[in-house]
Amino acid sequence: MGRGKIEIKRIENVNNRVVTFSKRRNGLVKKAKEITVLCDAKVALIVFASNGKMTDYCCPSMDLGAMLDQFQKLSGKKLWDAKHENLSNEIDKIKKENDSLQLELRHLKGEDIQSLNLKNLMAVEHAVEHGLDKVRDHQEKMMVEENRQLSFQLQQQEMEIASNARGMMMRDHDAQFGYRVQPIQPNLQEKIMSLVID
Amino acid sequence: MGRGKIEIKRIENVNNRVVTFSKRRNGLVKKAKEITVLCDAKVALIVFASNGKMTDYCCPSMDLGAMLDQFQKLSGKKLWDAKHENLSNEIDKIKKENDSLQLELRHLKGEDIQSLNLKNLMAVEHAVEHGLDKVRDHQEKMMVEENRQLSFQLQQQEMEIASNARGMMMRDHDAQFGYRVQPIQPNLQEKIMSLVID
DNA sequence: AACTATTTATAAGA
DNA sequence: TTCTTATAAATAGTT
Repeated sequence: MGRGKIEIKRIENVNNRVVTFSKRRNGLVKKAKEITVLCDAKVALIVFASNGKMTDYCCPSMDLGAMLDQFQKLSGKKLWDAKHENLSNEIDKIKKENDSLQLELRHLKGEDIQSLNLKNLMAVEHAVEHGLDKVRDHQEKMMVEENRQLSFQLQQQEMEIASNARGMMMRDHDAQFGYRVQPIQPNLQEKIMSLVID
Repeated sequence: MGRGKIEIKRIENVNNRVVTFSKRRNGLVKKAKEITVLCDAKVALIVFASNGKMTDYCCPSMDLGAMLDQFQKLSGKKLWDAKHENLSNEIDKIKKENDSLQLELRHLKGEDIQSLNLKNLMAVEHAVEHGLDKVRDHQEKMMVEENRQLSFQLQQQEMEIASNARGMMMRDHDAQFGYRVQPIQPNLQEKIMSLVID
């Protein structure tokens, strides 16, 4: 369809090829638009030139994503489902891991232990006993440390109070300014209370 | 391009529309193939008729998946990346859940407890103590039940042996057949052993 | 599904 | 690239 008939085979002359590409690509897109309008069709078209430049057309009534979903459904070919599958498999794997962790956790808390046999039950007991020992051990260390801190702070306070008292005796006029001891750790009382309550 | 010129607007006559669709769809695919060959172009084309029937063409030099990857790169539009993101987010979420389960589990086993404060540590202790109680409780019940079973089976065996002994005395010729007591529970010994070992 | 009068697309040239 | 134009190709309406 032009001044001369051409064979449908690669155009060797680069210039001709590029020009022909440009003309025909426009024609192709035009035809795609026309059939969309004339016949209520849905068309998606992607064209890459040999230099990599892209042109695309998608009918206005359906977006490319939806068209490709439909394409996969009807053709059975997988475009991105394969990639999805990998992720889905990973999710399944992790979920299973999760479930088994939850079960183990429940066992350690003494729940759902009907399903355990005697041997497993004993293993759980040992695990829990061992854990408890370690927790108590650690707790004790923390208590000791806490006590050490408290004693230190108490001593500090006593020393301050004593020195203030001495000051007051020596310079009585200081008393008219609201002179107060500033605790080093303001929440000390709270901490002690929580120890008592817990 | 035909007997008469037509406006580019929806063809109202259904028959005409369907026929025109068929002709133009063929033309479109033909043109797509031609530009592919003539100009070294990459073309992907998907057409849905209004009745839902699909036709597609993809150049032989690149598969549709690759073309769409390229499309996403060049256009910046996301086709399946959005779905990917959802799945990836879910994976992240589950992994975090997993991590926190693992940590809780380690805490119950008395591991990694340096990071716990006193209050949390006590909570862990209570949880573990409670769990241990429950495990021991359940264990005891199982033991009792096991014992009940064992006693019963023992009694049964004794009775059988006694009755065999009586039979042998009464009918001496029975002894020439390898007459043996068949234990009701063949792994009884094993169970007892495992109790002793554990 | 063919036919064919016309319209449309486009190859080559400028 | 764009315009021109002769010609090939596509196709609308008909059979």
